[in-house]
Amino acid sequence: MPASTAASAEHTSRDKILDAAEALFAKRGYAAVGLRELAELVGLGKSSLFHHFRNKAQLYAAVTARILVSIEARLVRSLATGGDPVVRLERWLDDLIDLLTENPTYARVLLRSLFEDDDLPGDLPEEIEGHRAIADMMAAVGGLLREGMGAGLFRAVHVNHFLLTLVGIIVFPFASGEFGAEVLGKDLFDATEVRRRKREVRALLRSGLVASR
Amino acid sequence: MPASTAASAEHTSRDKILDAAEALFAKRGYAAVGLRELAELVGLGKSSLFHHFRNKAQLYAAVTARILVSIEARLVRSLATGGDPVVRLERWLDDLIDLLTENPTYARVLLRSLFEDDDLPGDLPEEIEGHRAIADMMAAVGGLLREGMGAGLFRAVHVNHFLLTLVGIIVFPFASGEFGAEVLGKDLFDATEVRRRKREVRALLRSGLVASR
DNA sequence: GTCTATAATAGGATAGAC
DNA sequence: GTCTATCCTATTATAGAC
Repeated sequence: MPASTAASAEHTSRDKILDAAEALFAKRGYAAVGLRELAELVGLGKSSLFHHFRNKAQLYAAVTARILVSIEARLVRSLATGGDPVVRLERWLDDLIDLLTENPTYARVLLRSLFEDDDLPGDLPEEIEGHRAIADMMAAVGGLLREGMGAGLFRAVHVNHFLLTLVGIIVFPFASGEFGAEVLGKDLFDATEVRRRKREVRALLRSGLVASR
Repeated sequence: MPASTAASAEHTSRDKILDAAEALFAKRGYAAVGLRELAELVGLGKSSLFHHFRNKAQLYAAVTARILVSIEARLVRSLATGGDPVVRLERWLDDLIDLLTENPTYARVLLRSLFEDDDLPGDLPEEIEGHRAIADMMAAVGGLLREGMGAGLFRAVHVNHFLLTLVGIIVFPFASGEFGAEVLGKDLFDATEVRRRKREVRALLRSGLVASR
C-alpha cells in the first residue's frame, strides 16, 4: 500500500494546522485566536499558514466543515440502520452523544458556528458544504420524527421546534464547559456521566417530567 | 420626584455605553468587538470609555452581570410566587421565555458568557456577582425540582442533569440566531412562535415524546 | 467628563529568497 | 513548502490639555 494513497493516517502540515486550529477555535472562538499563536503551536512560521489556506476565514470554515461533514457521515449512517422510529431516534441520540464525547471539540465548534456566522463572508465552498451537512442532518431527523408521528409512535409535536429542542438537549450540555461542570458537580465527559446523560434524555423523551396521573 | 433619585429612567453615559456594548457583545462576542467601534456607536471618543470602565474586560463583565442580575431578580420573584411545583415550574419557564424574548440580547450574552470565560481574569467583582446570580438561580430551580419529586408530582430525575436540559431547551433556541430561524422557517421571536415554543416545552415536560402505550 | 495625541503591541496578509 | 522581512491597519490603554 503506497503511502500516497493511504490518506487516513497521513500527517501532513495541512492536517496539523487543522487539528491545532480546531482545538484553539473550540476553546476560544474565531476572533480570539491569532494566527501567530496557531502557527507556533503547529511549529511553523505565521506566513506558512497562508500557503495552505487563503486567509483566516477560510481556515475557520475548513475546520468547521470537516467536523460537520464527519458528524453527518456518522449520523446519517446511524439513521439509515433499521428499526422502528423509536429505536432509530434513540440510537441516533446515543450515537450523537458518543460522537460528541469522543471528540470534545465538536460540541463547542458546533455551537460556536451558529454564533459566529457574522465573521465569515458566507460564500466560501467550505461554509456551503458545512451548511449543507447540518441541513441534511436536520432534515433526516425531521423525517424520522414525521415517520414516527405517522405511525402513532410519537405524539403530535411541532417538528421544527422539536429539532431545536433536541439540539438544545444534546449539544448544549457538551458545549457548556465550566458551567456544565459546575452545575453537574462532575465532568460531563466522564464515562459514567455520559451514561447518565443518555439515560436522562431517554427518560425525558419517554415520560416527560410530570408524573403520570 | 427629584431627578437624582429617579435612577430608572436616567440616561447617563455609563448606561449608554452598557446598552451599546450589550448589543455588540451579544451579536459578535467579546473578542470581535473593538472599543473604537463601540465608542463611535455611543458618540464618544475612544478614550472616554476608560473613564467609565477600567478596561475592556471589566466593561464586558459589567454588561453580563447587569443581565444576569436582572434575570435573577425577575425569576426568583417568579419562583417565590405560590402554587404547586408543577405550576411554579411552568410559570418559571414561561417567565424565562418572556424575559428572553423581550430582551433579544439576553440569551446570546447568557450563552456566550459560558463560552467566553477564558477571556476574563476571573476575579472582577462584576464577574463574581454574575456568577453568584446564575448559581442562585440554578439552586432555586433545583430546589423546586426536588420539592416536586418529594411531593410525587415529578418523576425521579437526576436534578443536575435536568437543569442542564432545561437551559438547553429554553436558552439555546433563543440564542441560536440564523440557525434557529432556518430550522424553524420563521423568526423564533415572533409572538406566535413564542407561544408555540411555550406550548411545546410544556407538552414535552408533561408527556415526553413517545406516545403513551 | 470628554477630548487629542500617542504609545506599544498585535492583528491579518503579501513579496520574494531559499 | 517554509522562511524572513515588511506593510498596513487595528487593537487596548495611557498622558495630559481643556
